[in-house]
Amino acid sequence: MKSEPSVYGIDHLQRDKRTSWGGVRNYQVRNMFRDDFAQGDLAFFYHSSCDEPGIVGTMKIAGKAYPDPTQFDPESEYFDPRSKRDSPSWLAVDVRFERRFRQPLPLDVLRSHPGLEGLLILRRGNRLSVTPVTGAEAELILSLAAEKGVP
DNA sequence: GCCAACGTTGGC
DNA sequence: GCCAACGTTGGC
Repeated sequence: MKSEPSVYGIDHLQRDKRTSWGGVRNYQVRNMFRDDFAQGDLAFFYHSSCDEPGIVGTMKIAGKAYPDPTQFDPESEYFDPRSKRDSPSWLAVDVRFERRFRQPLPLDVLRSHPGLEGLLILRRGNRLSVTPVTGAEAELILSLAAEKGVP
């Protein structure tokens, strides 16, 4: 799951412990939230549009997806006037901070590591702020982080 | 339903 | 700041 650290990074999540991952206005991601996300799932926190893009830590999905409240809030930048209360267009999920990698895994490391070439987030022109990771890829990423000194 | 124009994203 | 790539929009 990616976010710009200048807007909301892993520092914020570490402070908040738990947050609502909302404001996503993409139907593919909405469907992933709805169909694929379950309580207890592991997620990686990816920093984008910053000095060092890459995976910076892990989170746990804290529960089922629910209607994203920001779509109904006229004050929110994510307000969607077309969305109806009785059939919300957009979903959010709650995530809980798990841990921060002592050393972030930068984009170029991810790109060049055998076994991770299938990661959707590495695809050129990828439009999704949330992308799936296979079990094997997750194990690899965790072991790479461990090599870098994370307990 | 097609598709060109447009806006956004994100790495560089 | 550039630009490739993509999703969305709206006219037809």
